[in-house]
Amino acid sequence: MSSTEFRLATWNVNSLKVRLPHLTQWLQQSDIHALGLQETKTVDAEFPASEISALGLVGQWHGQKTYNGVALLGRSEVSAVVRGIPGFADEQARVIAGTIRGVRVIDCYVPNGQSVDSEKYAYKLSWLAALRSYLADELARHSHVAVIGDFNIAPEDRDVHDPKAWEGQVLVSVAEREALAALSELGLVDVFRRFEQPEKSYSWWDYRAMAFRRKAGLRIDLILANQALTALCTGCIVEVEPRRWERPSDHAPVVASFALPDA
DNA sequence: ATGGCTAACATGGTTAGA
Repeated sequence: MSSTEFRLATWNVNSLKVRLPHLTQWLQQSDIHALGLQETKTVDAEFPASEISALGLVGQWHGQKTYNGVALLGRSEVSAVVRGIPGFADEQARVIAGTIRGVRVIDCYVPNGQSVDSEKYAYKLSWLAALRSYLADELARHSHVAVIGDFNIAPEDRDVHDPKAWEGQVLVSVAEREALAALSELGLVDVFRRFEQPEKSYSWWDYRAMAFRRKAGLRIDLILANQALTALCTGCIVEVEPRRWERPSDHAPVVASFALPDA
């Protein structure tokens, strides 16, 4: 049976308006079929729809003023779009799901949590619990599922440049790692770790203190796939290059490739 | 060393990120 390559990406752009040139340049040099964005930071009425269209992408978005905001884009139709987590009242625009080339893609911007003793951390944990039950439903409904985005959780110590310094902090704390493990228990696989990777592979580096140059980062941007889709995965990498450019996002894009059987 | 930098909103300084 013949197959076609499907390259799926996630990128926290930290303001789509500021990062449109970066997205444009990156898409020109990368062969991307579907893309989830986070932190678009724009209301839907001001989403740069014509610019996105000029890049050969269609899709849907779910934004709000100032903060958060997600978009799900593809070279071919994005259908059956759902915004937010159904049944979970959330003023923050953090999730958009849709079907592209037969793959159900759920694009997430998980709350940061600020610090483990804050209300925002409690919100993060309740948000992750709601996401888990949503994903259980989605996994029951769709044969091929990808959950992508900025998870704001570094799964393991090898995903943290200085695990000792970060121990117990938000993004690595036990409770949120358990919440991420609960997604794995649904059968979702962090496909990045299915392949050999360079040492110190991260997807986010602080703007401050030359963190990028010092390779002082975290891997918090993930592509999770269910078993059926994982079986079709042929690779996953962090595309570090855009983090080197002028005025970059603090996150780099992550790309996974899949050999999808032809219809 | 609890800062360092960036973006939105606003137009000086706060909120938020991670």
